[in-house]
Amino acid sequence: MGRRRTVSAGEPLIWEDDDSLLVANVIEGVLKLTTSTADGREQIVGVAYPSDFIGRPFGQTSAASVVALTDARVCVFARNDFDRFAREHPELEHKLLERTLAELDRTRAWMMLLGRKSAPEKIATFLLDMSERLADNGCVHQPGAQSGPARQFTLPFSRQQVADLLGLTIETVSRQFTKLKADGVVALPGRRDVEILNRGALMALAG
Amino acid sequence: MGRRRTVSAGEPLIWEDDDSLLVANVIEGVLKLTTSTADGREQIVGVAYPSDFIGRPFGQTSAASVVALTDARVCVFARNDFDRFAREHPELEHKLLERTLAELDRTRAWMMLLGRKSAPEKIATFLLDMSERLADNGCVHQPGAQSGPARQFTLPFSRQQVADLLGLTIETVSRQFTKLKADGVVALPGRRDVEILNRGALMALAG
DNA sequence: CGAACCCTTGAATCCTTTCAAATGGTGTGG
DNA sequence: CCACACCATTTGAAAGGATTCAAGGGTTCG
Repeated sequence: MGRRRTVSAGEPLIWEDDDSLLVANVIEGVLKLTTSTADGREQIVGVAYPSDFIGRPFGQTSAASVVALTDARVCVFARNDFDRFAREHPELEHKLLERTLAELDRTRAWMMLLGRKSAPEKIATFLLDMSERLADNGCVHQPGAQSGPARQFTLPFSRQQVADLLGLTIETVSRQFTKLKADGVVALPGRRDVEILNRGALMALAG
Repeated sequence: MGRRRTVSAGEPLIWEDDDSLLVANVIEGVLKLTTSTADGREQIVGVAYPSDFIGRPFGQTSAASVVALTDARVCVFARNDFDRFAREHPELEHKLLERTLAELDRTRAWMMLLGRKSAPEKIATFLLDMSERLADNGCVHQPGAQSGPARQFTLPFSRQQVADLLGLTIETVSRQFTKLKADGVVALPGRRDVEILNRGALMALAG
């Protein structure tokens, strides 16, 4: 019933305010969910990792655009078909409900960050969050036994995308990264590579 | 199975990070969902109106506190009982799923506001949002036939709560209200009363 | 090798916050 | 019924943090 599809980095899968025609499961890769204002400001409102569900079932339009951050593979379904199928399979709806509730919790925690945290706090919170999210998905560069938070990882985001996630400008993000490096809290081996040198300091900064 | 309960204005119903012991339906009144930082900053992450569902089913802890903004009546259920009951009634789970998806959409739209909008834009967006939300709930002071957005209404929030909703300080909120009044966009008959004089201007300001 | 792009850095500006004080409305008690 | 105290809100001035505008590296890819 579902159709496999690849989406290359930067390519859109769903457009904001479009008719909600399809839903999908992420098999591999990372995608961003965004909303935009008329004048082009963008806010990333969610990030989808492997096994995450994307799209808007039971609704006419989707409230966010979905764009691949990395090359990705997804399993897409026509929304109509999915809706019908879901209503006939309570187990599936229950799974979806649990996921949606968890996503809502995450989203609300992010609202705290957007509304009340300073730039340094946002960056620190972001790095700790990535360190945990990426550890669960084999995106980590450090093949370790247990899957605690990753000490070293590669961000699936450009600086601009980090800014769009945190509600900052690219310049502020860059400056905060530079400061954390200068203070010896993190190392930045590559543009998108992060190594946490002092997790305690980062947690203290996260507010 | 559910027990009716009244919650007076300012009284908490659920504590952040507490074990999720109960869920509830709002019968009457308005409640806020909040998260806080260790140092006391607060962010309102949701507002529950009559017929809204609150609490965290299928989870061990609730991510937000719930506090009544006005005197309220709710119908509470033990989470355990509710979880069991829901799993046996797919129709209920479906309803809950639809509501949760809608709430997630609203929450994501609010992230745009928190992350990317200026203070004037936040206030304008807020007033338009209230004008629509309150119209649906008989909270309106203007007994009209059709239920379009309300022209006049009473906020269920203090200035500080508006600030906590928009990610601003109370002083900034006050100044923006004053400016809107001075510009003739709104009238402020009472502390919590708003009358929209120029909806078009408000929409232009909302960004 | 050059061009394009992304990221970093610098300086000035602006918006929001912070700190402080005044105002106004409310409720109480004399 | 009026005086007073209390609390929310408003207003002012100063400070600060993030943005804006501008320029300068550094990578990557044709």
